Amino acid sequence: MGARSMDEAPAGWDEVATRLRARGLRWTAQRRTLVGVLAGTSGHVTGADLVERCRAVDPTTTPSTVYRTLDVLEDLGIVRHAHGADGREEFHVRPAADHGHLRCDRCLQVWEIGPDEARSLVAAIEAARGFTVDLSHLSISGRCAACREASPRG
Amino acid sequence: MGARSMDEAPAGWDEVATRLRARGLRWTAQRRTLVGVLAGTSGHVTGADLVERCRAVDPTTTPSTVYRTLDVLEDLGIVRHAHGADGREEFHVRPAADHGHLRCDRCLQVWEIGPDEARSLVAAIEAARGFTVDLSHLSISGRCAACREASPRG
DNA sequence: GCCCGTATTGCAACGAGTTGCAATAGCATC
DNA sequence: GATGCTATTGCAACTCGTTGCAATACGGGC
Repeated sequence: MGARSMDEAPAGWDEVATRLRARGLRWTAQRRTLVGVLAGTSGHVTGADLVERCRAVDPTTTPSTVYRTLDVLEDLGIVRHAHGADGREEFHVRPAADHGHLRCDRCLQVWEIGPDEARSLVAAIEAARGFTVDLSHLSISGRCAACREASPRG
Repeated sequence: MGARSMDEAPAGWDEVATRLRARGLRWTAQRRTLVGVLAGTSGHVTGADLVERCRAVDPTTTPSTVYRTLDVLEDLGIVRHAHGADGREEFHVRPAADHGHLRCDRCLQVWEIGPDEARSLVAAIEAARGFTVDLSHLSISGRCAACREASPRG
């Protein structure tokens, strides 16, 4: 792994323990493992992925514990999750800004959609329905430019 | 149930058999059951829902067969599926027009988003990235107006 | 009306994720 | 440092959905 380059942990993974305790929650070995894994993760991961990575650190890791802890961390705003095109859970770690995802059905590549890009949609729906869009849970499927050209109707 | 009011079966469920055979596919008892169930269904259903309804008609129904048949029917454009907020599969039958869904995290109600409402988003993404959005697979989460008022930050 | 290629089925095992419950272990307090 | 409340864990069983494989049966051709 080499020296971790301290890619500006968004708000300090060390605070997590404190924030948990402040809520009357507990800082356990299992949570330490998961938070450690998350701190070394960037971008998007599936739940199963995280379970596996935790197992690499601590082979006794149990799925239910990981998923339950992820719930707690989501409450704290430390991770967010959405569902991929296949419905599988997909977590992203401490997004700097809220963002959604754009996924090509064909090449399976994923891009992020920033607030500005989604603004028109968000605004339209807010105006028409008074509905507040949760951008971080938004996942849009379709066909990217490259794949469209490659197979216009495949 | 009363008399079914013939709510204009979108293009004729009777054609399904023909369209399957035209592709070299087969019209089996199991498919007849599922198509029958779909014909009597409107709006959105989960996969598990459909399995259950098929079982009501034919108790020997097997999940794998239902899901595989749904795949085939989706190829034919007869059903579409997206994933709910919990990632569960959600089918909708023969939509008159492509539409996405808007779901409130809190009250779990669902609304449809028509092409016009989504147009601004679709256009923005198409313009910026050349990405074609699959509206029928779009599922947006957030908080509806009523729930926002009821609990501003809950 | 029978034959045969192959699409389809049912089974069984699997993967992702969730949940109820009894046992364990944080951590605040004394 | 010991105590007690209760958050958390691990287990086992469950749900939804998918997949490989051998057996079945659809339906076009004779």
